[in-house]
Amino acid sequence: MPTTIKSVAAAAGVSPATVSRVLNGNADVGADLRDRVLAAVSELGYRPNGAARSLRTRATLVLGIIISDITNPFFTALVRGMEDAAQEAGYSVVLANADEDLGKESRYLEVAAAEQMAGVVLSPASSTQTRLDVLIERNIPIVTIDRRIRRAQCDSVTINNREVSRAATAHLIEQGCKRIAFVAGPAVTTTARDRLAGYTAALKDAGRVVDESLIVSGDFRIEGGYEATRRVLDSRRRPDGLFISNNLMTIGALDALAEAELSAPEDLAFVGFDDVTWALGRRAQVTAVQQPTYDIGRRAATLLLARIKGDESEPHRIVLPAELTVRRSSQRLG
Amino acid sequence: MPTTIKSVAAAAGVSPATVSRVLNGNADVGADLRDRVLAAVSELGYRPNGAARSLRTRATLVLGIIISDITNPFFTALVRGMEDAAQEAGYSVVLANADEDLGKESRYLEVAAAEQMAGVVLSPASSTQTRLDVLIERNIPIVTIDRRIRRAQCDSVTINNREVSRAATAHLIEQGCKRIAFVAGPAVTTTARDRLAGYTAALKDAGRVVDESLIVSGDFRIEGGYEATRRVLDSRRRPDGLFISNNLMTIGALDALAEAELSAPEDLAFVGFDDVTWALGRRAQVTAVQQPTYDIGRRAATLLLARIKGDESEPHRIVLPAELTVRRSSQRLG
DNA sequence: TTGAAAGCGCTAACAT
DNA sequence: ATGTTAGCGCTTTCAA
Repeated sequence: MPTTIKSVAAAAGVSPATVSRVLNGNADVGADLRDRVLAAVSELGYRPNGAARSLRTRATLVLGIIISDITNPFFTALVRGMEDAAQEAGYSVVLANADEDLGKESRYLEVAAAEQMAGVVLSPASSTQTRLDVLIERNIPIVTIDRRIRRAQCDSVTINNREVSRAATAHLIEQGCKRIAFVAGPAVTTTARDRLAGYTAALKDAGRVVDESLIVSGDFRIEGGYEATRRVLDSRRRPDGLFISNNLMTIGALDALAEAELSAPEDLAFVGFDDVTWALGRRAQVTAVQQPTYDIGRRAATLLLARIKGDESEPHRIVLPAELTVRRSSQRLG
Repeated sequence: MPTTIKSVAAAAGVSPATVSRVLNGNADVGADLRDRVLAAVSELGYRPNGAARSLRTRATLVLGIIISDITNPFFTALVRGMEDAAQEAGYSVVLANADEDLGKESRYLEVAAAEQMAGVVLSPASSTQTRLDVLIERNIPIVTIDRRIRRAQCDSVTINNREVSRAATAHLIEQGCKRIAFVAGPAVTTTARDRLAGYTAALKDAGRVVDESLIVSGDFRIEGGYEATRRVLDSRRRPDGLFISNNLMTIGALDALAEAELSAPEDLAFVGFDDVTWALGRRAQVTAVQQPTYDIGRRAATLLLARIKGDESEPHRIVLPAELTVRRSSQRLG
């Protein structure tokens, strides 16, 4: 039988209300009473019952983050940023893994609602089918990260996907590549579509025609990157440039390259996405788009906390800059 | 204003108790009433208030898992196993990242207590200092994974660390290695100590003396593995065998090897820990200890669910078998 | 400044 | 089989 606010009150010789006031600091309490309460609290090891509190206040001090792939370090790094901001504000963060599965995703959205989380950060599995309504009808604020929801009235933190992909592709063009292949992600995500749009934009900028046979689709996972790259390498006319549109697929692509006994930049110029040093170590000199991962999480948490505090302004769509870091794998000139 | 059980009851023309009974299936309800209730539930989009329910029942349908490093795919794979078992039993899983930090860890243990989670799976940051009491005093069952707590009365799921490390070291001895270096983990974890014990046991089995200068300590992270390996490679007499005791450090070690322009097995025989294909792809022919990661998570969840159901038997200490998978990196003979 | 009392939404004991 | 009622532990009016 855990200690309750009543037992603390009894021990301190005050009313439960006073204990509550001391603990939450909402109202002034005389110094002597406060000390007695605090003493009783630590004496008894009292810890407030979260359920009772949130039943009363209709909110917890917990933020949720629902990510689409827990095995992807991009998302886990993001969690770090979110946690740091949350903790500074007295909130805890719990995570759930939707696994790119709409069913799991809505189950966790319902958990967030049932647990009355204060707010939720989400990388939606789909830009159209994600069931935000579950949270919206309960007034639980949402921030989407990495991806956006179409026509949704909610904050988002993304990167300049289109521009940076365009820059990456332009870089390959500058390196003299004539046939640049693109490994795309699942078209249900805005991220995948924006990156593809950047790729085609760069080609058009350079007056090229888009060769559909050079665009292959992956699933944002290692295996998908491997398969897609194999497919494009096997094609009749092999590309001389390769741009992979996410981090896990970058790993898979390098794998396919090695298997085909091709190396970058000698056999083709290679540009990946995201930091892959967690996987390959620093020796892999891979040109890649660098995302401000930690900051994405931090900004998302900041937005969320503002909404929790009652910010009712128009949805913010934060777009953080990602940049191309040129390393050896793409340099065919000079 | 979300719908409550009362409004559903009113809409269906029954009492709140009946709605509760239908939803929880604890008692028999006439078919006609049940249908009316179910209709009202879906009509109104009713979703029970978790706080109210857990205030009443003193338990949620949420399991927590507190892991020591969210960026380590070993732990995230484990979460998958846990989730699958939990969902089958109608539970959800939320995750928290303690980051090998005792402070964060106890904060999350307190969150688990305050949120009245039904049970918690934990990879403890320390075998002696972890504050399990917070949960124990609230009768929240705990299962530790990957690591154990000394003298703790709780279930654990680990692998046969000592035996498998001994086998891995014996394998290196069989390959003709005379000077086998060992990159150890933080000694606060039972895992690190057990693996080290296996290494020294194998040397003693072979009648060798343990050369302390061949044992270097890492932190179970990539960078630590890199540093430790560099240190051991820089030593006066370079080892001809290398055994790395966790997955992230294995990545770092391979990095250090490549930087020193050494390759396995030509320059030394190499054995790592865990699956690293997520990082290096399948082309890296790395001999390594394979852990049944998914099963660890699954078994942990199963144990936890049994305790939640009231199992009061003696603590179970499940030890799952890990095995050495021999690949190219360690084969110096034949 | 402090206490008394009501009530958040739900479930379980009791009554019918 | 179904309804009535009490109460989980907390916060927050309202009164003093």
